[in-house]
Amino acid sequence: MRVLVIEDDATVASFLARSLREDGHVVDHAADGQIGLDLASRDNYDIMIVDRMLPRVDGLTVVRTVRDDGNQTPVLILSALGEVDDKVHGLKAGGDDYLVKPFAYPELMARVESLVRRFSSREEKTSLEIAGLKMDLLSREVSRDDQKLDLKPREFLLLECLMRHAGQVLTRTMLLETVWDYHFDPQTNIIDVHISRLRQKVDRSFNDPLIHTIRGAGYVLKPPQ
Amino acid sequence: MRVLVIEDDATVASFLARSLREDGHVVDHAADGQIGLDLASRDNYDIMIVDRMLPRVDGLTVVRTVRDDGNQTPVLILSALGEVDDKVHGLKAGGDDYLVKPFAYPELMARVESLVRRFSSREEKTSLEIAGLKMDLLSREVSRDDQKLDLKPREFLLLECLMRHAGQVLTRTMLLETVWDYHFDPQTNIIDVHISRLRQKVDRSFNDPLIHTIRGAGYVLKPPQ
DNA sequence: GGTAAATGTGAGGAAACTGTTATACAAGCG
DNA sequence: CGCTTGTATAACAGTTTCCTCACATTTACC
Repeated sequence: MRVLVIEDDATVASFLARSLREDGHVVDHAADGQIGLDLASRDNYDIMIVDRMLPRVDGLTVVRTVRDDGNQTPVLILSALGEVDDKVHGLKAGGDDYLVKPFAYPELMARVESLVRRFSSREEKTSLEIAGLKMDLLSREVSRDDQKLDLKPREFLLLECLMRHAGQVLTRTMLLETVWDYHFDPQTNIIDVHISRLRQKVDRSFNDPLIHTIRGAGYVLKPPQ
Repeated sequence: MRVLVIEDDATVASFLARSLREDGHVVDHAADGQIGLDLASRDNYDIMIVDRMLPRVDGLTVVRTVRDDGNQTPVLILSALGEVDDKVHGLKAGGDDYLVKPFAYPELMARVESLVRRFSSREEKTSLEIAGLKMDLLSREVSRDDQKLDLKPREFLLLECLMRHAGQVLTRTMLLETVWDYHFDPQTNIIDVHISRLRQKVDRSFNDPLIHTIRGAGYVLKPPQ
C-alpha cells in the first residue's frame, strides 16, 4: 500500500513511517503542508495521513486543496489533544476519519485499513467533476457550469484522461499512450492540436482556464487557485 | 429524490441536509425518533437515513416500527464510533445498510444511491415510458404519443434495451451482447441497419427524434432537451 | 415444400472526425 | 534585443463512421 504521511513532528513521523514500513507499506513523508501537497499531486496514494497543525500550509487546507484538485484518496486526519478538536471541520474539509493524538499504533492501523477497504470497494465512478466541469461517462455528456459542451470522441477521451489525473501533469508520452494508444512518437503536434480544440470548448468562453500548459513538460487540468 | 433524515445531532443533520439538497434532493429532517416515525408514516420517501441513538424513540425501534407498518422504504442506519457497533442488530431490525460515523459524504451518497437503485429495481417493471414513448413488456405493444408502432421482434428487443438505459450511451458491443447475445464482433453493420429501421418507426413521423447517434461511441435514447 | 415475414449482408454516398502541415505566437536565455 | 525552442491556431485533405437502399438468407408457419 502506498501511504503519504504529512506530519511535522519528527518523532511521530519517523515512528509512523517505520511502523508502516514494517507492515510492508511504501511510505512517503512530508514535513510540511507544502511538500505534502506537492507529493500528493505527483503520486497516487492509497491513503494519506495528515496532521492538523503543519508549518506553511495547515492540515485542513491541505485536505481541502487535494479534494479541490479532484483527488479522492482517503484521508485520515491526526489532531493533537488540546488543539481545538473539531471533528466536524476536519470531515467537512474532506477528511474521511479523525484520530486524536496520542494514539496507539494498532488503533491507527485499524482505521487505515478500514478506510482503504471502504474506498477500494467503492463502485466504479460514472461521473467526474472538477471545478464546475462535469463529465458523465454513461451519457457521454460534458458540461461546464451547467452549459453543455459538444466534444468529439477524441476530445472526450483526452478530457477524460485529464480529469482522471486532475492536478497531475500529463506528458505527451502519457497522453499518446492512454488517449491514442500510440507507443511511439508520431513526430507531429497532434496533441497540441487536440488540446487547442479542447480549450476552445472548455476554456474559451469562461473566465478561468482549467487546462494549463506546463512548458517543457506537458499539460494539466487544474482548478483556478 | 425524497430523503428523510432522522438525526438528533444538529451539526450532522444540517450538514447532511445541506449536502443532499445541493445534490438536488428533497430533504425532511426529524430531530427525534417520534417525529421521525410521524413523518415516515405521513410521506413516502425514497430513502431514510436513521441515527442509532435518538431521543424519545431510538433508531432501531424506529426502523422496526416502520417495517411493522409494512413500509419497505430502504433505510441506512448511522452509528457513532464508540457506540455498541452491532451491525447485525441494525440489519435485523430492518435496516438495509449500515454506516459508522464519522463518514465521508461521498461514501454516504454512494451507499444511498446503491440502496435506492437496489430497491427501485426490486419490483419488476412491466412497462417502460420515456417522453411519450411507451412499451408494454407483457402485451409487447409499443406506442408513441398513443399512436401504435408495429415493431419486429428484434426491433422490440433493441428498443427495450435502449429504453432500459435511456440517457446512457450504448456501445455497439453492449447492444450486440444484450440484443443479439453475440460475444464477438460480427464485422457487419447489423446494428446500424436495425437502428435505421427502428428510427423509421419511432422517429420518422414525429418532430423530436429520441434515438441519437453518438459518433464514435454508440447510440442513446434521450428525450428532447 | 412453399410462402411471407423477419433478419442479415454488402455497397455507395454523405457527413463527421482526425491528423498533417504551415504559419503565427510566446517564452526562455545569452 | 534576437535567437532558439516550444506551443497555438487555422485550413485542408484523407480517413473513418454512419445511413440507407436493395438484395440475400433464414425462420416460422401453413
